[in-house]
Amino acid sequence: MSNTTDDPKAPFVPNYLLYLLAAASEAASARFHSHVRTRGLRVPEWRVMACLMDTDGSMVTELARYAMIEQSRLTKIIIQMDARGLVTRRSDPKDGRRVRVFLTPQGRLLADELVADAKAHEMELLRSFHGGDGTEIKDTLRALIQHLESDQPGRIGTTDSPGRNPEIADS
Amino acid sequence: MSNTTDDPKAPFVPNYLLYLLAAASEAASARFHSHVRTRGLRVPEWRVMACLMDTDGSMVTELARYAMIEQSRLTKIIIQMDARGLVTRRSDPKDGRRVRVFLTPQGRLLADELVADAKAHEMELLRSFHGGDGTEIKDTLRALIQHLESDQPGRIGTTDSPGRNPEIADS
DNA sequence: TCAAGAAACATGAATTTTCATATAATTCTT
DNA sequence: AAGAATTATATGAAAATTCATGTTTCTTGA
Repeated sequence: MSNTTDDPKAPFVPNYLLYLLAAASEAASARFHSHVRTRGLRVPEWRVMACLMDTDGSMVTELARYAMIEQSRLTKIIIQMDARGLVTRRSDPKDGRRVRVFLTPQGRLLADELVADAKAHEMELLRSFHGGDGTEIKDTLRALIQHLESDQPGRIGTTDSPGRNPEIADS
Repeated sequence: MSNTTDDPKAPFVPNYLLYLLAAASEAASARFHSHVRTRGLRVPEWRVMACLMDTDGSMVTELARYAMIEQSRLTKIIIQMDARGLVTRRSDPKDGRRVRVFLTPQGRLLADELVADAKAHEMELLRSFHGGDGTEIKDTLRALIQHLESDQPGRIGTTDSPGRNPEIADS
């Protein structure tokens, strides 16, 4: 099952964890993402709106982390969304460097709809897939993310000491 | 845990399955992807090479599916990789429409290295995260992908019948 | 076997994304 | 309090991606 076996016949990609994660994300998202485009948004824009539903008025950098979008890209996306009347930007009175981003009433209307659709889609997905509420897989993914974001050190591909003795990090 | 609860206080994004999948994929891949760039490849190029290690000589369309890259984009990537001497393109003698893509010796050298690195990274990841070989999470992801790719019908956001009785698909 | 249709790639223009860096505002240091 | 360092965002040019469509090569059916 794992790629650790050195069976030279076995294909690599279909059992590679990073592939499985990417493919699962893609496959699970495809349908909803096309729904999002139907409603006139691109996926990153939808992500911004969903994040703002949670943290309206957050600054660009925060939003970038939350929505997993690189900062300068996010700036450009936000400018477009501002022009379309979906969000507003106001510089923070306490710290003039910061730009705080808010949903407009119109933006919130659309976001409300899409979040409802997202929840419905998620429920349908979990029901049709596993019958449960996804607690298990969600817990697993959350744990994986947390473990990875508390970044453990270590280089890759330094073939210097194949059998080296790595320091145990946390966990 | 699930987003099905309508607690208006609870944030949406951090418990949303599609977010968790995307974030897990990102977080798990970040380190290795930056290693890939270190070796002079962009991520899609690495994906192409990894796929070719499994299915050398596959046609563009096959490769596009396997590597999860849209066809016209893949064509352009392959042309660049050809120019760099990483792959070769030969039109299929049996069917002149098809272009078959092969790793060059040089390409294979790099791919061998990176696949080894990928396997090492994967092992390290699974070991440090869960202690096991990832059979469980991999099985889950595979099942999810398979379930999703056997595309079940159904629209999203048609708020016409909130409590409708959906046909049970397979599973 | 010929025309219509389909399949496999390629291409071009518009748009996005990336990367490095500029600009502006705040905080820290001494 | 002045200058240095840091933080937050914006910007511009190069590169990549998307989308629709073009071209070529097969396939099919009358």
